[in-house]
Amino acid sequence: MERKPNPHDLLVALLQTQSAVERLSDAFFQPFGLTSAQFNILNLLSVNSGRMEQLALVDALLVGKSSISIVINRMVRADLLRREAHPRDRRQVILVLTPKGRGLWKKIAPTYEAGVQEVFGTITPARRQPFLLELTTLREALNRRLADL
Amino acid sequence: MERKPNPHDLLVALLQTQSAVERLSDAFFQPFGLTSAQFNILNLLSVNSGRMEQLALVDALLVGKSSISIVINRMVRADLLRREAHPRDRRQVILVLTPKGRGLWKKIAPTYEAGVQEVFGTITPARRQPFLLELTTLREALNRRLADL
DNA sequence: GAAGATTGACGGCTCAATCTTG
DNA sequence: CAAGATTGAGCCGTCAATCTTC
Repeated sequence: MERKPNPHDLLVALLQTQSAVERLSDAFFQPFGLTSAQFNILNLLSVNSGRMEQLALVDALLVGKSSISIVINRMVRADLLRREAHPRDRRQVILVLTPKGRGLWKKIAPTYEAGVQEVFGTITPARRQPFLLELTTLREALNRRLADL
Repeated sequence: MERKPNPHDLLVALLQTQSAVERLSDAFFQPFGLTSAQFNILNLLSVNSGRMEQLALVDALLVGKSSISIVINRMVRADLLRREAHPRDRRQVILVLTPKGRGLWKKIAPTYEAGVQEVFGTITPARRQPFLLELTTLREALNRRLADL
């Protein structure tokens, strides 16, 4: 006998799923000395030919300017990234992948992609579009509510 | 012309939705001087007649023992909770809601529930069961993968 | 003044180490 | 030795304040 799920059940399930994503990500990247935040930056830079404005990163990652700064400090210290001056606007910063950073990404990326396929491939192709739609619907409702708060 | 969503798209959508949940939660609780972690504890205690073993909280919140300790320190300092000795096992701690904690919960809970209904009510009743199922499927795949890592 | 970046303060999470109790 | 709780260190996120540059 299953109870009909109410809105609150959806919230709990969403939180628990996200918690599992974080746990797995952290455990996966840890042997490489990376965190998921750091890998996301490595990943974005790699698909952009290893060169990006820091501002573009902030937009893509939906994260505050402050967070990026500190994470990048650590990645620079680990010789994965390099900061360069912007040619036209001296306020901005260009981020450049170092050889070590690119090498690390090349080593991780295939396994990472395989893992994403394996886990999120459990949603059958027919259900992906509706599932995506529901997540988008929720996100819009959340942002709407956030706006008039 | 819409591209068929691949597994990676689902991951991105899930992360963005969770990010929106956190943003809204933080903004909602902030005027009450609470964080969402603190409200979740307040909430669990309230539905358990204001009295719980700390161990039960750790299990329910899927969080490490360390995290709870510090959050509870702050809530005790804010006079929302009280630590009591366990009658049978002196290693354990019992958490008890103070009058101030119960009062705060009574003030917040109705608005909170209304917000959850409004946001997660955007998923139509017919879609809730499948949506929940997909989240559960993902969570199991994530935990399976985490286990053999 | 506004925009981009950085730093500091604070909350929350993890893990490892420690302490007390069973 | 194992279990429950706590603390400390490290990472990430927020916001507010500051600095440089537009």
